[in-house]
Amino acid sequence: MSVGIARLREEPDAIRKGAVDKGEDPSTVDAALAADARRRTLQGEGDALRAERNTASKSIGEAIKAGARPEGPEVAALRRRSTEIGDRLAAIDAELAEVEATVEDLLLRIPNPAEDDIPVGGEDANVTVRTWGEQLPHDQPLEGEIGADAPAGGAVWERRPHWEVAEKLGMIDLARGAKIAGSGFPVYMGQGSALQRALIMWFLDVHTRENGFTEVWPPIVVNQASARGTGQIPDKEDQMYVVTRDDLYMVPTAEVPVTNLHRDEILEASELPIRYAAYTPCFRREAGAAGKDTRGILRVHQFDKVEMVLFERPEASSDALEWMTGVAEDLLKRLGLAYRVLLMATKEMGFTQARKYDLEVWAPGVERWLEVSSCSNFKDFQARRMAVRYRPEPGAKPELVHTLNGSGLALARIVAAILETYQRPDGSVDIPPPLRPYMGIDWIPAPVA
RNA sequence: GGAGAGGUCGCCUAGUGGACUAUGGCGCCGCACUGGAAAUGCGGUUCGCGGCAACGCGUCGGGGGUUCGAAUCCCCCCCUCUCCGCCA
Repeated sequence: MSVGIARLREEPDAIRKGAVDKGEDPSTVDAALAADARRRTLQGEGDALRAERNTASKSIGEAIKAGARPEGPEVAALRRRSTEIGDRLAAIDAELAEVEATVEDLLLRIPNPAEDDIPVGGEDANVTVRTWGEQLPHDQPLEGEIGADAPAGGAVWERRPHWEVAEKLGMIDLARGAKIAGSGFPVYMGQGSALQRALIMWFLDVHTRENGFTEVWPPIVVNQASARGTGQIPDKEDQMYVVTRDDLYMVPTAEVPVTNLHRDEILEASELPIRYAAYTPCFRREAGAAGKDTRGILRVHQFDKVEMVLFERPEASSDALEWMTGVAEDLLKRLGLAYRVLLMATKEMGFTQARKYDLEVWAPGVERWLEVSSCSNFKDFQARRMAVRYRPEPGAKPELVHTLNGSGLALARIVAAILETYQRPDGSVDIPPPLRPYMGIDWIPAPVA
């Protein structure tokens, strides 16, 4: 269902290695193969019995039509034969259903193997592909600092973390967010809210006007089939908020509803590539991360994100990933935020991806790199789960498409990076140039008090 | 939430228990005709699973059931449309 039983049969070693490299249990591969072999045997037996029963049933119809009495002994004998086949069939079908469920369940738990050139290992194995921009220092002398009103005289200016900047300017209220929803649900107010809105609009405008994306405004809850399609179930089920009463899941990213747009569809080659850009709030329980990044808005349960989703022909997906990563990088350049691009190692890249780049911006206030985008190629992995196919040529057999997605970009951490990068010694904050038309102001003045 | 009408292989459509491959049309693919095209004619055209193959099996919104046999009869669910109620 995910890796594909055909590939599993052809190259079990590669799939096993892929699982090991990602830190998953490779024994599912052998279990799946064994169950699949049993499945095929049972299907063969079942099909043969069904074929027998079909001919038997037909002969009943023909006998009656030829003049035999429907209640006569001749027809009764034929009926007994057919019933007997049906009984045997029921036993086989019962086992078959069980085995099929086993195969499907096992296949859903086999991860997508990383591409061959992906470094094997954990965080230490990630490769920094490139960096851009000046990595601002946390402390710097006030001389030569931006702003004519900067006080002179050897003093050192210390960049403040974003939560301090935002709180002083009335942009973010974490305490009240905790009161009305819980910890990790920030409230954006005043220019904080306006900044969110400006970022969302600018991102979407760049994608639709410059990069050929179609804008999508999807539901922010999805059903089980959709959550399974993109691989959130069963792999990341405990990270999602669930609306149990209606059996719905709050989306952890727009990837889920948008990629599922074409679930169970056969696309024409002429429609590809399909490029969608969608803004949604994103909901994540962050189970297992309690106590991590508790200050500020670096790790929250609800944040906002514009997501890019691509449907590509298989031969085009590798180039498309590089292109899409470039689109996200361009946004960071125009925002004037220093960043680096990481090629993620096998254990860092998650269950469904074949290749993943993370974009991290430098936040001089907290002196950390913050992940603001993740651009991935899933190849045919999600497409198989969702049955998204295309016809390479008119009239040709359908083949699986390749799907990709990337953040463009995730807001909460971008806001943090902007506040820490663009703050000035007097407590005011400059607005990055691309956002000024959307905000209607060039900078946010320091608080009067 | 209540009442009713529907859901057939890309689109439209026939089909109320057994007929060979589930009709027919449009579209699409191939061939013929043509200098090339249009028009026309002939053939093909759901999707999936198993099989080296011949071929077999499944698939009529989804899931159960009745029957020797279900697109067709029964039950549950989903979706669409109409009306009523409620409502941003």
